[in-house]
Amino acid sequence: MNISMAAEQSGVSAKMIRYYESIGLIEAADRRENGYRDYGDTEVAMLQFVRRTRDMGFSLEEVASLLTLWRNRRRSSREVRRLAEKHLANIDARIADMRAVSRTLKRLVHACHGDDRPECPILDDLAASKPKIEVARRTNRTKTVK
Amino acid sequence: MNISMAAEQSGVSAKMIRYYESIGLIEAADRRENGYRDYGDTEVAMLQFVRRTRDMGFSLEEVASLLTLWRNRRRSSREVRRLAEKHLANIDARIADMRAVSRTLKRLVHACHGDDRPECPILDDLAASKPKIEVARRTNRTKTVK
DNA sequence: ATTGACCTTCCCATTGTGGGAAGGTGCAAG
DNA sequence: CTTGCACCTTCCCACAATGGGAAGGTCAAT
Repeated sequence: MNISMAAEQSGVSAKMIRYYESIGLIEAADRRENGYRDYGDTEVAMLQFVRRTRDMGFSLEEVASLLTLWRNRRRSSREVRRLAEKHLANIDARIADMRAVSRTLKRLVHACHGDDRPECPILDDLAASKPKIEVARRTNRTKTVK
Repeated sequence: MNISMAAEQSGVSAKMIRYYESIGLIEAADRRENGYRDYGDTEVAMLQFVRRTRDMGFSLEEVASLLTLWRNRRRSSREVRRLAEKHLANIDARIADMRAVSRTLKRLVHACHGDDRPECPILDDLAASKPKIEVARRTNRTKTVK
């Protein structure tokens, strides 16, 4: 089947299929006489695997690892789980961060009149100079705080 | 003060300060005789505003709008709140998506032995070959995160 | 004068995706 | 056969936001 068909069936755009091929994430598709890429059910299944893995938020690099493991009959599930756990920890950390932001924003939105007046706790808070710690400037020599 | 000092005090890297200037997010800094950018407390305060707004996850475009509103004494808080609400809705939606992914991953990680054996529900789920006519899989995954 | 820490501009890379141009192919209708 | 349209191909550009680093100027202390 043609690439647009494979795209439709896998949920991966034709553009992305070509891109995945170009970066070596997936193997180069067979070509027909006319140079068109040709896909079969196996390839579509692989593309679906990629799409689902991407949907879970794995990076393309992680997708590559998972693809390799998927294809390897003698893999150890340990490695797969390790990858998934790492990603999970990452996601949970990001969720925590975003929830903190969400709480703050909710509070601010609540506190803001939202009318014609200019007073706005949201802007006040964003401007809020943090705890004024007097910065000791002994020299103009700046250590790059890394 | 020099750019690296302004960077240190605002929490925005020198690189980013120059970039923000180049895209017109902030006004071009005054220059000294030698061509060095020169910053005062006002500029640092503005940079801090930008950083905090970025920390809340607003895009640079949104930061630009908020900066304009911040500077405008005759703004209406309505517009600020509208922006914040829109961003908040966005964040909450993304949190919901990520929580769904998190739940799925937790379940899969749990179900996976994580030992030397190759059997792995994680990969099975990612592969989730379209309903094989015979075997009815009761895995009902939630999707999906885009 | 040398040294080292600054500063400047400019270009490149990242991640993952889409847009679009320029040109080849395949198939149906006129 | 020709026209037209829907495909396909490759190649380059753009995005958001940030960092890396080169090449070269400047300043201050030795």
